[in-house]
Amino acid sequence: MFEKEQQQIEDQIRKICEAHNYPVKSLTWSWIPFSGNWGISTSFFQVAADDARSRGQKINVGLHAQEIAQMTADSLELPEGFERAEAVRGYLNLYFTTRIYSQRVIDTVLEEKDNFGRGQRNGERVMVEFSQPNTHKAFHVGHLRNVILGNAVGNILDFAGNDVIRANYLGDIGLHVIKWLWCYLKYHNGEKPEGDITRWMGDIYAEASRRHEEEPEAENEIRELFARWDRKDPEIVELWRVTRQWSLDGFDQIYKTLNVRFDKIYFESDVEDSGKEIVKELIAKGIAVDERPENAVVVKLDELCGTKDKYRSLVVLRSDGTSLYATKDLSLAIRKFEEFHLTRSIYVIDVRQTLYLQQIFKTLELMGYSWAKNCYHLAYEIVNLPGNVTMSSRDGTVVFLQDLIDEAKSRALAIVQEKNPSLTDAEKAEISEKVALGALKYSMLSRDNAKIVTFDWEAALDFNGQAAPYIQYAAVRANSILRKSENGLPDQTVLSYELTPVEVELIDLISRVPREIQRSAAECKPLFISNLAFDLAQAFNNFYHQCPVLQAEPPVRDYRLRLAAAARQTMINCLALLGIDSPEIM
RNA sequence: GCCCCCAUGGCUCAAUGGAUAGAGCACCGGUCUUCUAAACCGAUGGUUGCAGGUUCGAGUCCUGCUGGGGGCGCCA
Repeated sequence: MFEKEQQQIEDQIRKICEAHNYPVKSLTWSWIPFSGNWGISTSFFQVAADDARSRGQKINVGLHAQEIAQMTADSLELPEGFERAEAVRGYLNLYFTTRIYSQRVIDTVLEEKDNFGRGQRNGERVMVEFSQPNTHKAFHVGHLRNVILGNAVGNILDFAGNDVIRANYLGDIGLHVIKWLWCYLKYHNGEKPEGDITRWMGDIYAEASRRHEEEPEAENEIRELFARWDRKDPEIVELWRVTRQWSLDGFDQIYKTLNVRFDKIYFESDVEDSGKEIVKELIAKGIAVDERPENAVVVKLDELCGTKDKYRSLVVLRSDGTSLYATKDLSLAIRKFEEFHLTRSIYVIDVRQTLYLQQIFKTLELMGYSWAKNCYHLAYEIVNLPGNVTMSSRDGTVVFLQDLIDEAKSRALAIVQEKNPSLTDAEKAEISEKVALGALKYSMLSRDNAKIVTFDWEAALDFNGQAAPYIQYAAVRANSILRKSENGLPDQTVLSYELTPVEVELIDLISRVPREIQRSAAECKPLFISNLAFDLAQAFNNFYHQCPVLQAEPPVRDYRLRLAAAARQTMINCLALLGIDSPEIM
């Protein structure tokens, strides 16, 4: 929020240093640690070390950096809004005039409201593909991380200034679907799903897997069904169409519950034929080798790239001519760029597919698509069960998403009941839903993408400590103060008292939000936002505890009311980026 | 065999190459007549897996090692 002033000072520092023959390569700005003092900081160690090297002298870099910092502090002309410059152990700390900047921060938040922290449009069009569930299968907790992460990254990229297209890619064909259809026709023909559709679909899939292994005749029957599918037997195609829709309706229920939406839906069945055409092209161009009928159609990437054991080989078509995941993914990638003229294409897919995606991107590059380098695999680690057991719908080692959500809601409801028994049932239901989903989402987003999540009922349902309910509660407390303010929110006020350290810290944190959003977008890490949201809530709780608002003298009261409103807005904005709703009361 | 990821208090995790490595759980002890105690305060707890290296400066970057997980031609 202080970029202009920062740039102005940076220019000055360069001039001052260069006048003394200290070339400045780059300056990095950071926050001053230790709350109570508010401002920005940079250091001169690099400048000092460079200087020593250029003169071939061995000196104490720390001391020299301090000299330069001191010299800079002495000759710097501070712009308005800065109170003092201080050289400390090689650092140059520039302290804000709290009166001016705290007001700027609070006014900006209250003026921009939901848009506080939003970046300038940068003209980049980014597709984020996420979720990618298979139809005719269950949706379990292992799938949750992908949806929550993809959704948050989509929100954050959009807010940071990109034009975001949220895409979903549904696995609506393949052996798993045929197996499902087989089981349905044989044991459930005519039945229709009720209630939790996805659960119902998943149960039949699990049953199909079990029967496939138990029943000797299953293999042949399934193969026969696959053949009917391949020759587009109208009865089978129709059944596929109808049952697929059930899955889609079920997914819609889930996405609605999670409050996730998509701009574009792709189906595997849509890119199968075009994928086969691309394989022909690959063969014609000499990129893929057709080894049929003995072997498959393969892109020997290491041979083509002159690498060894780096890209390995990518099989793009089965020896019997049927398509593979890769067949379709090549086609899909091209379609995305042609349809939307993307700047970037992000794939939110778990880390186990890293090599595979590198192969896809490399193959596209070999085909001559210059945009291939703008494809990015956003890899995240999977969610395991305790004991490092990976969830598998086949083995039945899954925690159903709906079960988790239901359990979370009922626990949240019990707590609302206890804390706030006078609320109406509708209010309690709304609060427990927001709290429960918030907690689940936050637990997925508050750890690094590269870290494995071990699912544990108690941990997933822990509403205490660093968790969404803590942040939601802080926002609710702010709300509560504002609601009780008789004259509503005061207009712009001038600071007429000495801010306490907790107030300064809170304002400081609020001011960091726009920059953290940019950083979070640049690295596709919602974690930065979830950390900051928690820090904000913690700072707000300190403020709440130490600084009376409604009881304070009018000038203090008015200022604090606006600060509380700004803090509330900022926390709500951060949670919204994570896909988490904030209740009004709880 | 080759490649990728992870390793930080008892547990789960943070930490733009930068100032004294921070939280949360758990445990112990305090705070409600005062804007909602889903909160706050205090105490305990660290040679950042090991060994080198780069750097003025390394939890962070590089190399090697150990331990754990994952991936490597017809699954998705």
